[in-house]
Amino acid sequence: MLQLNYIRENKELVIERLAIKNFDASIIVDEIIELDNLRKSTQTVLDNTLSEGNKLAKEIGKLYSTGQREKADEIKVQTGELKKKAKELEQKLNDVVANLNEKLVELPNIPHPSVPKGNTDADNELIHEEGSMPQLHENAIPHWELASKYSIIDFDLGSKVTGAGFPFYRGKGARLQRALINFFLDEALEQDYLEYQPPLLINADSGYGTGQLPDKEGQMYYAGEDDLYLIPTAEVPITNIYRNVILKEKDFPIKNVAYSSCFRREAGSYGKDVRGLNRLHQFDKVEIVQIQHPKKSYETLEIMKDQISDLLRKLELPFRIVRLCGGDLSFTSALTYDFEVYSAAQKMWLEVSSVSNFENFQANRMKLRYKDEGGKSQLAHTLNGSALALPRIVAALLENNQTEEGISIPAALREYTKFDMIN
RNA sequence: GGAGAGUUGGCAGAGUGGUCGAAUGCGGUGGUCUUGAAAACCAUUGAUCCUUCACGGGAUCCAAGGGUUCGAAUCCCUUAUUCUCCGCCA
Repeated sequence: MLQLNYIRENKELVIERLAIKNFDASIIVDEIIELDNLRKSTQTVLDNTLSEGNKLAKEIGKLYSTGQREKADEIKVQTGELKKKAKELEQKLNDVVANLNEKLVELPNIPHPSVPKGNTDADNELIHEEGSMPQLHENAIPHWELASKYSIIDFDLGSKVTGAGFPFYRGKGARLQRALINFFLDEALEQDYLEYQPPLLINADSGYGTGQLPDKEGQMYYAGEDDLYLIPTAEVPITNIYRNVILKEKDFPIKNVAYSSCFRREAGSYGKDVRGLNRLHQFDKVEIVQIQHPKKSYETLEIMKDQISDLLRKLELPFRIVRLCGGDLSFTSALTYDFEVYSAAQKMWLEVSSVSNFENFQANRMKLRYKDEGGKSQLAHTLNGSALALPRIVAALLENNQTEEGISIPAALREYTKFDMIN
């Protein structure tokens, strides 16, 4: 969330910038500042009341130890009243703080100056495109047909056992998954990331820390009996490692990578673009997360962008990079690059990765800080990106590499798959 | 799942109702000494919030939340979590 002081000092700017995200903050910002004023004044009165009570309590202690019982009892009457008053003030303060917090978590992150205006993905800014479009043979078919032709992914079986969007991968399909995961992890290790295997369920505090709660509550699977959420991305557990942590400047950059299954309810997204692997409830992803010094986070974002580009290059997939417009930018992000791979049989671009700088938005929620040179606590910056998400990569690989003889595996992957063709 | 014992500052660890934000050790930082380093010695060393131009003053925090009390790290309740034993189990 945004820092209170920042909102106070840059009220007009906040309103103006959030408008790029199509968020009208004009009313809520005033409410927030007003609540904060109330919070301050209430705390001042409460502190003074408690201070007085503390003084009297000490006096009573002294009087008891010197045997002046009666005098002590007189003072007790006063402390009783102070106590009552303090309790009321405390209640009020709690209410105000809760109210304030409720409003604060509703404010999205402020977009970076480079973020273009716009409402939908049509307004995203194309910043890079590379790779040659595959020329498919006449009988080329989309990946869901290839999947059943070669018996490598079974969507119907998934529906039987679980439900739509939970496919089985089988034979070379399963081995291709495993190969991609290992390939992505190894590539990240080459770049000095530390590998983690995170829990797949998280508590509500973690959900708030990275911003899935309360914004995306309905998009996560929820295990009610234990009050836990299935992770929509490894970003959540991996970033929350640093919740309530104070780092040292020399700790930067922190570079973590994790493979995990991801679970998304995708409530409300029906109709087109959900066939086959295009949109699943459970999918696999390798995620890279960095914690960085505020001054270096945008430099780091570019590096992460290059790393992801390199993966797609090695997989020989034609791809393009877009800078998300305000309307397409997520609640928590300040700047996001989306990577899209061309899926030749579907004749469309599929999003395979998002890499984002959250600046201190998540860090503020998580209280993720570092000590600066002057010994003061400052909020760190968090970044993450998919490197990469499997299903659409698999879709593109199957479609783009199909031949009359079968589907050929790109050279970089063969040492992982240990086969060259799916046939 | 059952029984018992824990949870204190970066770490280890004392503290069982007032003088405790908390002994001591280690670690960190600064300094003395040294050609330099180590050792030794000296000093310093938590977070958040309110208030103040500033110096400073104040409040809160001993797993989390609630309670008892004039006063709680210390007593009571709830929850989380760790360890040991038993049970179950991949």
